[in-house]
Amino acid sequence: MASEEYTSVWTRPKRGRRREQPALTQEQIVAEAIKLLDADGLEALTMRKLGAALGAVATAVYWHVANKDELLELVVDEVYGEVEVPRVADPSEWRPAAEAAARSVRAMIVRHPWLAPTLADVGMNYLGPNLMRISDDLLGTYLAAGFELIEADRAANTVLGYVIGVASVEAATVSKLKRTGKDMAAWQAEVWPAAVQAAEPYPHMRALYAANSNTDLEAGGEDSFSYGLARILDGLEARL
Amino acid sequence: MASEEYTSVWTRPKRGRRREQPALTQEQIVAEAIKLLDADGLEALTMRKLGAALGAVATAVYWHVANKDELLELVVDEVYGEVEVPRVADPSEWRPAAEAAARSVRAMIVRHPWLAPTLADVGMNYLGPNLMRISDDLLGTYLAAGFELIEADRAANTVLGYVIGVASVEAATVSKLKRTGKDMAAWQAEVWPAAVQAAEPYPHMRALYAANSNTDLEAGGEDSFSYGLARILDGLEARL
DNA sequence: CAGTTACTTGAACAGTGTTCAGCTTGCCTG
DNA sequence: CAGGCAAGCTGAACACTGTTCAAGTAACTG
Repeated sequence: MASEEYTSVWTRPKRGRRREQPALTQEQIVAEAIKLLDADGLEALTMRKLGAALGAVATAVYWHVANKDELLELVVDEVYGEVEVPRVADPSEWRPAAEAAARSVRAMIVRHPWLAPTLADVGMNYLGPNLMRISDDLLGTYLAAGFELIEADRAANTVLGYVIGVASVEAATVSKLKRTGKDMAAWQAEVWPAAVQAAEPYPHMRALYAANSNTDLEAGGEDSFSYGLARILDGLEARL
Repeated sequence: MASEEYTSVWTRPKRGRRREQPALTQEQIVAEAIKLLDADGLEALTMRKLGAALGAVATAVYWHVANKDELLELVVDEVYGEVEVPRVADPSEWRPAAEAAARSVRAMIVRHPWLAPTLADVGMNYLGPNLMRISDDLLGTYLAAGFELIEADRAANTVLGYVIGVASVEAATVSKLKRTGKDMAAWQAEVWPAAVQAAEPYPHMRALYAANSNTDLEAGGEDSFSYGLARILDGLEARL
């Protein structure tokens, strides 16, 4: 049939407010959803729990939000809002700015580890205002560095891709720890024997595990992230 | 209480086979699950549907697999098996080998777009044999390039992180297309107006969209991936 | 032949997202 | 000021989910 008009949360006109202060607002719902997600993870976000946390009933939420998917759209864009991309005044500052932006994205994902699977579900298809702003600022960073438009976009996406990939893997571990209530060291101690055993048939992995046997996974992750980010920025810088 | 023994699918001893050919086997279940996932996506994989597809009943699956999470562990490692990492005979060959491996991972993720959210859920915590083999081979590639152990690991993770990040975002789009049944061009045409409108307040994004208005998103993704991969390998190569 | 045990089934349970008819309650119009 | 309308909320209901468990079936072992 005739294809329906494409309309998303972002393009849809706001609901007219009749009451002075409706018991529930979309912002309030989004905020509470994030609180629940941060506290107990993705599968703990239930329409009923969300309603209850708001002092209402599950179905009340449906007045302000079409469905759970749309709620997640709003939630995702909301946490994008936490990302800070420094303005670059002088072209020479582009690299620290790019690095700071990358770290900001990584920190945001690790802070909200439920974001990783959601993001992978949804990609960059949301067009929310905060995502747009970040994209614009990032693009601006690489433009300021001296890349022309198309290449600046690719450069930005290279770094962003890296950050999302690495942070997603980290976030998965963070989620698991939160679920089980253990800290990194305890979990590492617990899994280590199984890991060593699994690595046994593979010489390089065996060597790696042997070398890493008493290092702190958390610090290692930090160093590893920094290393990769530095190499990527090296590779980009060489093009200037 | 005393912490339970850590045991995963991989370390658990295999079930002894009594019957000659039990109606269901774990391999069969995993294979069918992948078929369902590829056909209809992550949320279409239901224990009941899976059972039915195997000519049995949902609960029969539970004899061969502890629960759905464990099934997903097996499924994930199974598709890891599709990744090919070329052996590098001569150190000079490391770069094409690394590139081919990266492309193989990307292709695998795009082929199984449901993997992206699952992976983000689960990170690298699975220790399945295929993941181990890939990790070992990748590590071998960078060792052959001349990196020493720790740096080789970081180099491998840098590239892998990038590939996972970029491919996850791509996979999200692929999933969406599969769900809606449209092809890339149709969807692009449909969303374009909304995208342009969303970009309106952001000068760089506006420029980018204007420049990209009649390019093929699919080819663009390919080029963008190649660009980023090349830059990352540049950055790594400079360290040798 | 009997008994054990690998496997399969069906019923049941608690919980999920979502729909919908109906109830309040405040605002706007006449 | 009265009446109506619609924004906003509720409760019941539906179809579906993952998972448990007692009960069954059938093959191998002694």
